[in-house]
Amino acid sequence: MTKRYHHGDLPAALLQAAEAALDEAGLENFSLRAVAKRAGVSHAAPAHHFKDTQGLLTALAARGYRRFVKAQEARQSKAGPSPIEQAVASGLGYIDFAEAHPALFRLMFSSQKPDRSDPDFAAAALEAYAKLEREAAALLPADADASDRTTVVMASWSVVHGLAELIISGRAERPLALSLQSSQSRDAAIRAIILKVHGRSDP
Amino acid sequence: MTKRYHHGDLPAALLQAAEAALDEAGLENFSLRAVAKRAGVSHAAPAHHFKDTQGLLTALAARGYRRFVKAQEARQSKAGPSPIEQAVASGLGYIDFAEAHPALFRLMFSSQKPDRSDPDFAAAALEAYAKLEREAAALLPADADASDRTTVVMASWSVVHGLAELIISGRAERPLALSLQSSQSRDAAIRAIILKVHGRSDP
DNA sequence: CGGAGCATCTTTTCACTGTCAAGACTAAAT
DNA sequence: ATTTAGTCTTGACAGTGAAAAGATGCTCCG
Repeated sequence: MTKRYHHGDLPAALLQAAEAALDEAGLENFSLRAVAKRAGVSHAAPAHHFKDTQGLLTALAARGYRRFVKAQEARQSKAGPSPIEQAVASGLGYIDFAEAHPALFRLMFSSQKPDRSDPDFAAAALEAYAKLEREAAALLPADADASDRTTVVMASWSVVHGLAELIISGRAERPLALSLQSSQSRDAAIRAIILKVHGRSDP
Repeated sequence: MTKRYHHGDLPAALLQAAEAALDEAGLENFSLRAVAKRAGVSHAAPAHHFKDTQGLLTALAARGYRRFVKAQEARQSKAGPSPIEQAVASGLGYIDFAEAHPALFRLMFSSQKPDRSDPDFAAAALEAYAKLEREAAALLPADADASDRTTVVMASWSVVHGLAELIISGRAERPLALSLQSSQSRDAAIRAIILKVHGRSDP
């Protein structure tokens, strides 16, 4: 990979650099110029591939949603086939992703920076939501009415999302002390919290 | 209120201006210079009262936590005395606050900007958490073991917090359409979601 | 084979940001 | 009344994102 004037695949390199910068510096210290420098390119180069900072972050978030879904699927493939086990596994994957990439997670869910009307972003986000909705619906009888369905969807989503936010902001550390636990007891603690919302106890 | 060299109570004016700026521009577009201008003061004036931007935002967040608790109490005073009714009312107040001041809410919970080791901030945040913990504990028999207690605390907190985040980021709009509902049916929808986590159905 | 055209990248510039240092002003204390 | 301390302003600096204009090299058409 010699150093030529034309980079070769700058968009990909920028996305990679941006994600690394996000991981290291956090969303609130994100700098387009730092990303360009990291990719070994001038500070105005990104504009030709992603119109502006928002464009780059939007692309990054869309990419994030796809990996986010994969993190959930990774957990689900190791879990039992029942709807409740699948829902718990999905939640664990949700939280795995948030912990592994907190800044990216915040970019995807808590930030105003990405352009949500971007087709790629919207499609990726919608797919993640549709998956969640399917899994929640599977917990109910097929003839459940729409309002019950909505309640279950939002309750499932809210616990998992809220727990993810509380964990990555460090607020769950005092009560749960997740960082001190083995991954098994960590999973068990999260599992118990998720199960609460489905009116079930432990196993 | 004549225009003199010494402002009189600049710290208070800055906090007020900062909150207004936060409401209008959002956390991600927050500018210290804009706040100074809004307060009718030079751009370096804030530094004498709040060391830097972080200092101002930390003070603002601490103040936010106190108003946050009041928003919860306002709901609770109108609710029945049972632990479950109090918990639901507390959650409704939590979400009221988030909807009324989304940027401040994000500053308090999802931002790295405030200095959490600041005594004032830490005290205000801890008080809000202690309140939540008390309310969750009241839902359990007095002899419940510690791990059950933790699970209930985190489950209650997570649903409410997650729902608040999803609402202010606009993600709950498609499923819930809160903005189209009357405040009564809105409250009922939120109530149903919160009750889910306590294994209870409607009233 | 050789330009012409074009996408890619760089350089320069601008307005804006937060922070720091130095100075101007005022109030309170001696 | 004069010092002293606190409050605010001014001016400077390095950093930011964006826009415009220039340099470079790839590609394709003759």
